[in-house]
Formats: sequence, C-alpha cells, structure tokens
Amino acid sequence: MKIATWNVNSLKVRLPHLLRYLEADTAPDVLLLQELKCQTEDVPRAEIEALGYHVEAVGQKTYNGVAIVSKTPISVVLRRLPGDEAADEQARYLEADIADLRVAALYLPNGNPVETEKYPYKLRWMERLADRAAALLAEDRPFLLGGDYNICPTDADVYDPVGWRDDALVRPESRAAFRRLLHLGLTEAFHALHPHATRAFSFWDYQAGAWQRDNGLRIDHLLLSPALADRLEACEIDKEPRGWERASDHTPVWCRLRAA
DNA sequence: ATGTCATGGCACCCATGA
Repeated sequence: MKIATWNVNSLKVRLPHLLRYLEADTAPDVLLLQELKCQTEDVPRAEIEALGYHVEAVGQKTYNGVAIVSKTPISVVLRRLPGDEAADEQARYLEADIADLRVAALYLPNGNPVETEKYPYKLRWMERLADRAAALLAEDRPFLLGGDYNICPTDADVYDPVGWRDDALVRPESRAAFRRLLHLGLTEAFHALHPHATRAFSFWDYQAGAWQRDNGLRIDHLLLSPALADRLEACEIDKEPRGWERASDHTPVWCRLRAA
C-alpha cells in the first residue's frame, strides 16, 4: 500500500497536476492533500472520482484546506483537530478510516513571524496534535499522520541553517514539539529509512530561483504508529512534480507499507 | 532576504499569507 502527502498550493490551479499524478502507474492508494485554498463545496470531486478515487475534504475560502483521496472508501472521523476546535476555524485537519487504517491529513500552521500571535498558535496546535496522537496510541490503532508540518526537524533538512535560524520552521520550540510526537512512539518514515540523507527536500520557495539552486527545505512528513512502522518498506520524495510547469512549491512524499 | 505565486475584494491593483 502506497500513501503520499502533497501540499498542492491551490487545488483549483493544480488540478491538472493532481490528475496527472493520480493517473500515473506509480499513483498512490491514498493521497493526503494540503492548501486546497478553496471551500469544501468547490473541491473538483467529479474529476477525481472519474479516476476511480474517493475524496473527502475540509476547505475554507482563500486559505488552508486539506483532503484525503483514496482508491477505497473513506469514513471521516474528525474534521477539526480536537482541543480549541470551537474557536479554531482554520481547515487544517481531516482524520478518517480507510479500511482498517486510520489516516489524518494535516496542515500545520507556518508560525511566522515568530514575534506575532502566529507562533504561539503554531505551538499550541502542535500540543493539540500530540494530545490527539497520544489518544490514538492509547487506542492501539494503526495510524498515519501525514502532511505539511512546516517544521524542518534538523539542520540537515534546511539548505541554509544559519540563514533560517530564527524562522518558525526551524526554531527550537518548533523542533522540540516535533520531537515530542516522535517520543510518544511515532516514526517519521523518511528519516527512519534515510537517516543520513542530505539535500532531501520537499519544498522549494518560488522566490530567488530556489528550485533551480536546490535551495529547499524538508517540511512534509509521514508519521507512523508503531504497528505501521513495522510494515514500512519504502519512503521517498518524488521531485518530479516540482519540475512541472506552474508547479506547487511542494512535491509529494510517499511511503509503502507491507500488507498487514 | 526575497529574483514568486495565489487569493479575493475591488475595481483592472493591492494587501495578505506563505
């Protein structure tokens, strides 16, 4: 089973890319999408379903928005990350059952600039995510939390660690919150299989020729529960879509799990 | 640190977020 995550930076603009990705013979069984930038009712369901996929989404106007696309039926469990959900109107979390697997598509707050309320919102959101992960672990359920974490776990995940030192994506508090997820018992799939990787990025800014210079960051991650980590057989970053015309600034990250 | 994009309200540019 192949599961991928991809921040498409506008589902409307990137629909041709999404369809091309889903039509390929390397297409994933499950795809987690972020930054739809459209309302739930504007998700192009018919085009996706025409390729034999199911789709569930939680969107909002202009910003955020996440979706789960799957070859087998999707049963939605949560449309918001628990904790503060009454006050948190941002569409950043969607959790669902796909057969006997629980998956969540998440779009973690960017958190910049750090001196604004955006940074504590990010850290608070990460606390809520850790609480949710702990609850799922307590249920002893196989699950995957995938998406745009907006965190570079270590300096190896940043093309210029010194220049990015004060950014919310690399700040020690952000990294500590990410490690807290791992310390609960989750496995970050790419790092587990490629612990010494260098320049393995999943995002390249549109500005300053970042893609052409390979000035990237690794901020898109797949976190696995213990039972799924035991089944992990491959995890790669598919750089090809980042090179397509009018690309998203992110590229897909995927993993393959052995049959249970 | 910025050589870019996408959005929406408003009006055919500009602010905002990333």
